[in-house]
Amino acid sequence: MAVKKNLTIYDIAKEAGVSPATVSRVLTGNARVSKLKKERIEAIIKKYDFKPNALARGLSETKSNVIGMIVADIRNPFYATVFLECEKEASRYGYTLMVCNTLGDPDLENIYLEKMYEQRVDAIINVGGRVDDLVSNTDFVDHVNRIANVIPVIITGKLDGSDCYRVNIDQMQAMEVVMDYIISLGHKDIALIGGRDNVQSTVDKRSRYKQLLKRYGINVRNEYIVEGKRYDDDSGYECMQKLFALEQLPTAIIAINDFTAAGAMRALTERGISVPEEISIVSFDNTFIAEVTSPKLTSVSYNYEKFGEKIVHAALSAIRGEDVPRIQLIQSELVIRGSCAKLNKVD
Amino acid sequence: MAVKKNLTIYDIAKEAGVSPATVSRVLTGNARVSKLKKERIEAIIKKYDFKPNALARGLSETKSNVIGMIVADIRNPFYATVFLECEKEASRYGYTLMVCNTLGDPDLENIYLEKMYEQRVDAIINVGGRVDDLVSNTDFVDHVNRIANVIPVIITGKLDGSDCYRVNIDQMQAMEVVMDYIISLGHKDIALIGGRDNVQSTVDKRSRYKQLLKRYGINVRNEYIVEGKRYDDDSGYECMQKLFALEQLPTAIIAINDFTAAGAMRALTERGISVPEEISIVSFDNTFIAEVTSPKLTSVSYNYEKFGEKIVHAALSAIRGEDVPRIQLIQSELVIRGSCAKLNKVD
DNA sequence: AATATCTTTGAAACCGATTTCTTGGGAAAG
DNA sequence: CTTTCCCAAGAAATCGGTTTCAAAGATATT
Repeated sequence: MAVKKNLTIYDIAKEAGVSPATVSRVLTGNARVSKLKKERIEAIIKKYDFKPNALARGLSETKSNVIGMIVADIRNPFYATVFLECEKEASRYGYTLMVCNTLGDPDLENIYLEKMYEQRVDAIINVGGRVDDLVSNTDFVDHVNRIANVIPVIITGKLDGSDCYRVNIDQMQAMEVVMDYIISLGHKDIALIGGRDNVQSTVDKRSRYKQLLKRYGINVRNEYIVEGKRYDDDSGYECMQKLFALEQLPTAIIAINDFTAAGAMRALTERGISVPEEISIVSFDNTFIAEVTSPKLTSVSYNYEKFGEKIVHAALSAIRGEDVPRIQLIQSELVIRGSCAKLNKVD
Repeated sequence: MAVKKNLTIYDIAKEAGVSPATVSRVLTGNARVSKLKKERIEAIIKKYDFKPNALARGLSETKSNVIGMIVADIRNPFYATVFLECEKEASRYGYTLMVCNTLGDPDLENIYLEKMYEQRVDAIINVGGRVDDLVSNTDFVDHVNRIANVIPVIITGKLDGSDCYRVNIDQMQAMEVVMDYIISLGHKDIALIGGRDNVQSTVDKRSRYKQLLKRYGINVRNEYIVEGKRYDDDSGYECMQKLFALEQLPTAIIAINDFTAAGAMRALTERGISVPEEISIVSFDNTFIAEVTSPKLTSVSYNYEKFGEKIVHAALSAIRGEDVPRIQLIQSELVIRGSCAKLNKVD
């Protein structure tokens, strides 16, 4: 009835009058056991609510059924959503997730990598952090590779020279979705705010932004590309101050993520500029922040479900030793809410 | 130099010309080893970047150095913050966290509880979910107790009749902080929106709200207490519609959490009612949602750092078999931002 | 120099599962 | 009725650590 302390297959075996090996066979289903004994053993397992010790099993099978996940900051809804989707998928295959937050500390990233290895996780998923950095740190790459050599490592960034599997958001396509939409609304004066120069995803977005403007025959104005210090709302607010200092305000703003957009909206509200009537805003990530602003934000969704699926499937296939594509891309789509409007001014 | 596959203490021992026992002694530091051998062994460990197999160690020590955490939804910034603070504290003591999301599914809660036990985590932290429910489900309590009997379980809710350790937010005090503030600004017509009837924390807040109104000699108006279906922004929006239907709008609104407040603000913005000039809003949780609205939200902060500390310390003490208080309370303080103003209307 | 005490270290048991190897019994084949 | 084959199930090895126990060596005591 009650879980007793330290019940083992030996106890079960004794009570069933069989050997521990037979109990193990019932547990794993890896070998045939006579119906009679099988039922007797199962009844006893149920009676005591016996659960085999995963440590012992892991030691014996040299496999823990745990996947490690290293994220920059789980409070960031982007990471939280990716994590959740990974968990959903992983649990379908009997895996549990172990999580560590690096909080942007490169040393912690190394330490947690070691820790995951020590825990003998079956795979490591690394989302955000240094794997996103453009400046490829050779030491870090070496360190990751030493581990990727033993345990499959899946990253969502780039990390040149690493032996990791990559599942990446197709930033080019994501930006295209945004630009097509905003331009279809008649906008030509479009700013791109937020993001740092040394982050791969930001650099990709910027380059596609310029490329698409050209394709549409619109002049690229460098003062409309505003760098942000971080990826939070205050950075968005600061970016807007820079735009306010210009002679001509853009009619549409693309924010690097929802946080940045929210900060931008706050700056606009303070100035009495209304969204979307006077200025339109789109952003990336489609986190719940996009639901929480007034008006709600139109934002690019990365299809998190598929993102999580691909990440976990890459991990599982790699664990099984199957061939896994080194790079996979995720396509995005726009979720239209209330922050964009048709341009009706005529200049 | 490189992590080699499946290096064990036996390999280290062989290369150092000692027995595995001696290597183990160096690793654990639990026994004296001569300086000469110690240094030789340490050099070899470093050379190969050897990390002992945590599964084997765990099996041997019957202790995994892993703490399991069950939350309702890690995307909710409240849970994410609690988790992060727990992780910070736990990692100081060499513990790693394993996380599962129940997404409000009671069956999953049971399954994950079992899974954690199977993984032989050293303690389980359960935040949100059924441990917060007022309707005490005897089956669930039994199930939790069966596990709490073997592994310490720490919950942030109530769960009558359970053998768990409780670390709770002092909802009474939290509400008092809010009410004192809002009343000091001159408000008398104060609504309390959001939250469900069967959630402990909500019920506590409501009862304190009424109590405090009486203490200040203000009439309790039942139409100012609006229940929300969920704890999200849309619920906040719906609550506001109910208030709009009343003859007299309140001058201040207390929202059950930041999400609800954000939804309420959206409803107000749509109606052209300005915050805080025409109506003030306060809320609970002080998540980053409070930073992301325009204006930023004044919100009650639960001192998450201390919250995480107390939870983890309770877990660690219980693991060590020390005496742990069955209930501990967390005190809150108000973080004042821009969503409240003095009442200057005279009726 | 002989005895007592303290350190250091290895051998072996143990943690709790899985799995290989082996054997005994029953069914099928000759 | 014997021989062959298959299947169920136990004994024992294994996974990789920690720890107890005992022995050997070094140091201190008389």
